[in-house]
Amino acid sequence: WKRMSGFNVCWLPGIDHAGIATQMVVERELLKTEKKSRHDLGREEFLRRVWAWKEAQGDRIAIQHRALGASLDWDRLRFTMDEQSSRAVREAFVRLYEDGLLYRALRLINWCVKDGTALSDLEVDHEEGVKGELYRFAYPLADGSGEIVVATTRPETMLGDTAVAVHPDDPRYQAMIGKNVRHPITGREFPIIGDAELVDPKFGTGAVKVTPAHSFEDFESGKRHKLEFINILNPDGTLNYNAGPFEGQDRIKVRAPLKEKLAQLGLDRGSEPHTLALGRCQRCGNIVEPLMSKQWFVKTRPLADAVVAKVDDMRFVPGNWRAEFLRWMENIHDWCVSRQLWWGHQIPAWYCEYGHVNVARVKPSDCETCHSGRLTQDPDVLDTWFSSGLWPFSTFGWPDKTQALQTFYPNSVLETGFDILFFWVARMAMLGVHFMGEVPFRTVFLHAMVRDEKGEKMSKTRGNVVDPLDVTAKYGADALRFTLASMAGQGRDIKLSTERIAGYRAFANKIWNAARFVLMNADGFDSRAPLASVYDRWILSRFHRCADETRAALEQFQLSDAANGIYRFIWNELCDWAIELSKPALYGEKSPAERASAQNALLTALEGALRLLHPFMPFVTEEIWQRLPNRSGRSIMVAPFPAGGARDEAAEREMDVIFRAIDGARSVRGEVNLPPNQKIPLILFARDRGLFRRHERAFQHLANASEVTLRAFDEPRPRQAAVHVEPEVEVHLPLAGLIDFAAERARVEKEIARTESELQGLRKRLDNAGFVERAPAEVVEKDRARAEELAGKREKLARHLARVTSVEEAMEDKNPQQSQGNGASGEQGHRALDQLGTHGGPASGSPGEHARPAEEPGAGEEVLGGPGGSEAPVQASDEDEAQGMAARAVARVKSIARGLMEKKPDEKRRGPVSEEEENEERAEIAQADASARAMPRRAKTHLAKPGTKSVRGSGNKADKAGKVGKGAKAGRVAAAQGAKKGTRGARGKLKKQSTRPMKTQSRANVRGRPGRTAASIGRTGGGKGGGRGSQRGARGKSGAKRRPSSRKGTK
RNA sequence: GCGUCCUUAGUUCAGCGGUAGAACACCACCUUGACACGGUGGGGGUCGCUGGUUCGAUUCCAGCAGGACGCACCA
Repeated sequence: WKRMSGFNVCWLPGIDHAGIATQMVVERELLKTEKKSRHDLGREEFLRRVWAWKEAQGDRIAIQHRALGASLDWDRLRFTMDEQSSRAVREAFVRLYEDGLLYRALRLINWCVKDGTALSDLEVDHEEGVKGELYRFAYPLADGSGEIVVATTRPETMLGDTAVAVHPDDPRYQAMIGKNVRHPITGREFPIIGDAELVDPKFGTGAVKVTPAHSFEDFESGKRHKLEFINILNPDGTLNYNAGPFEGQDRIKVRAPLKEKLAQLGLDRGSEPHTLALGRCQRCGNIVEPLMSKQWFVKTRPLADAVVAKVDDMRFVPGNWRAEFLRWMENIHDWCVSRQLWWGHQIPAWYCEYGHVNVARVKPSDCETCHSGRLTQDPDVLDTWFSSGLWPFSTFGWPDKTQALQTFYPNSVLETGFDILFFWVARMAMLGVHFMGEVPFRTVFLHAMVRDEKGEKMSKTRGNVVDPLDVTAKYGADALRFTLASMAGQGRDIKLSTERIAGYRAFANKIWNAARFVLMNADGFDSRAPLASVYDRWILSRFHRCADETRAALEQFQLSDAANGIYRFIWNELCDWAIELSKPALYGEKSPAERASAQNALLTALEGALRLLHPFMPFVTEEIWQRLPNRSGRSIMVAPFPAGGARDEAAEREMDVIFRAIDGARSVRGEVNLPPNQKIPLILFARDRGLFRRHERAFQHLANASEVTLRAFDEPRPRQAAVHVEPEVEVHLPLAGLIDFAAERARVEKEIARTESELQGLRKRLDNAGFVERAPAEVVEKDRARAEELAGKREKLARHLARVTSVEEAMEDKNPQQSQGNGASGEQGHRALDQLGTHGGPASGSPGEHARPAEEPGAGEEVLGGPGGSEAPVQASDEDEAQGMAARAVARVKSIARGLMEKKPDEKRRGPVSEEEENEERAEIAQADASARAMPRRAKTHLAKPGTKSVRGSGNKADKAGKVGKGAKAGRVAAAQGAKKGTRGARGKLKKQSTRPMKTQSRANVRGRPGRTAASIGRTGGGKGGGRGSQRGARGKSGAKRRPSSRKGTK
């Protein structure tokens, strides 16, 4: 994205040597295959093996990156153990030493008995809630005057105890402070001390055994009280000679015999269950032991302070990590950097036989203190994170002042997982500020943790890592990348689900097919063709909007917003609407100018969308882009990132109206159980007929209308119809004989209920004086407008319901004929409709009215009734309508009665039930009438013609509707909501095919047109590669996956 | 112990003061001349619980419950 935006971008590939992890893996392998330990091989040979392993793995990592389409500067590939990095490590080590920030000391450190190395605090994981026991035993006082009972979770450490501590103010023990106890096993004597810091008198017995050499707390106490430090452990976790009779036993296994011994001595004082936190080695999971050991430490306080002072130079994304980062920096401990491993940077310190320390960049010829020539290098290596901490500048040539270093330090963005915020980010920050004087990066972007499908953390040592090569082979790199991007907005975890990846593979496929379509219809494309259609202006406006939103999202690192926005644009706007709307023009049904315009718009939108999408889906986008006649440049990788552009608000508003109307028509169709392929006529009662006239073809095409008839908004409605109501238009599907009236009634009732409940809510709010007074005026206004709109809608629906109900009833009346008619043909149905004509009045409309294409110009469509309408239908008004409804209600009651009388005896038995139903329906009609009555004001504002007298309408609520006229439309249209959701149907059944390569499936799907997929796109693209080249293209994303392996061959 | 975050449709998650959205999954219909890895339509949520602030709370505050994570030397 940044490169496309014109920046000088360097993304540098690199691999760290992962000290412990790597050594462990190789050792494990060695043990498995050769039954040897690293000591059997010796340091040199072992390192040779590790290097060999690294070469293989390093290649693999590079292959994975390439397969994922990471656009890295491979010439700059770095490894933390390469010479350049090693030189930087030695330089940094020496400088820190010279600056007094690096020292060697005997201190208590975390020791992994299995890996045989020291660990930093960060490499110890604390397992909480471990069930253990709190064991009590007594130390006899040396003077024989009694005993003191201590409690411990680690009885074995008593062998290294050098004091018993109590709280100085504890009355139970105050008198004992200063006395000595005798160790029951080793016989040593040591004091009872008062230590307020160490002891909580409420815990345990209030007396603590102090083991300064094996507990961090006790270590501090030991220093305070100048206690003896007795180390009882060997590096492998067994007890040493200080353990006396227990020497040689494992420190955990020794607990039982030790406790038995204490019991024998009569010192056991029982135990109780206790939960504790256990420190475990992050790598091997073994229990970590605090151990006295001589190690190298980085003095972190000054480094951390310097970072804290410059923390504002760094932007954390998400922002809450800043606080976490600062907290850690402020509570930092010195960093133990030496590791008793072989794989890593050997510490550049040399010791003479007298133990003098020589820290140097290269091996000194003799000791600088005593000039002894017998120098041996420290066998230990440095923590992996030491070299990684130098990464932002060591990779650009530091300590040399290179051009690259000048150009790229500080880095713009560090992107990594939050799990290594302290391990890596904090260390880079400290070392960066120290050595370069500036924070190493402006932005720290911490993404969510990618976990496996079960939510487990992927880890090299645990072996549950999902190999991107497997995923890309199955779904394509584009799908994987897009999945990760689309999920990157989430909190902390991404559970990488293959279903999701499969979904985005479908997206790539969708783009491919959309491109095929556009290119198939691109002949004669002219980029200068003026935009001749609102559809074309609309899609380009939407594209500009999408481009702006994408850029904005990327600026904020909202990758998911960016990805999802592009997804919506391409699928729901470009494919679902723009392409569909363009078809008539592209197929030559319209003028050549409109065809050229459509081509231009679609190609422009597609080409731009590809550039937007390219950072997310590099492979498909490039593949398609190369075939576009309107691309400019050699590769989409360096094509400019779309800059947005002018919005065409008028086009967007217009299309919003059209979309809602078409959606409405489709929705009604669906709910009234019309099969999708059943063409039906549409009648639009539009406020602005000119507007809808321009889109007749779209209604035919997208709502599968056989014809579209436009009527004025105030004309009477047909009685037999299904209806969708929008503020700007009522969409009628006049369908005698086709329509499922019961379904329509149910649908309308539901719709009314929905409208009603929302309206009630609004009314309640608007009736609340507090709301009207206190809420912002615009909110109140918005609600009023909405309420009016809803009221209007409810009114229209209610009338419609009344019509439907009366038609149902009429059909009941004519049941015999009607059923015959239905059976025969749709023609009968039409006749029935014509006979019924407009509500209330005599039959109107000529036969075949709806069969006539709606091409009548001008006033033609205003005449609904035509010759058959006895009364001028133009003047039909609400009053007519209301009267009609009332009349129908009466008629209905009569018909019910008649129906009951005509029913056969056995049907009569169900009499009460149907009567109930009828009552219900009667109530509905009454309600509908009431609604109609309540609303006339509104309608009149728009519709009443001079001379029409208002009969009713002074009804209570109606008065409120005074302002109707203004409010109604303003709000609706403004909300230029994107195209509707676009739910797609069942494709889940295809899952079992998903492992098949896409190519095969494409072929299969084309059915009898082999090669078509490939050929069409290849041909139009102007390339001659109709053959192999285009087949490759047809493979789309799966083509991408093969590249790495072929590159592997060349490597 | 201290601290952070999460709890919204079957699932994964957006939204974050004006009575809820997406993707996937699900149901129905549809092989129409880009795409069945497709199209159209549909169902599905008392936004963890309890209080408070507010004209109004899924959204802000407090408490509780459940979950995740980070830090920490509690015997």
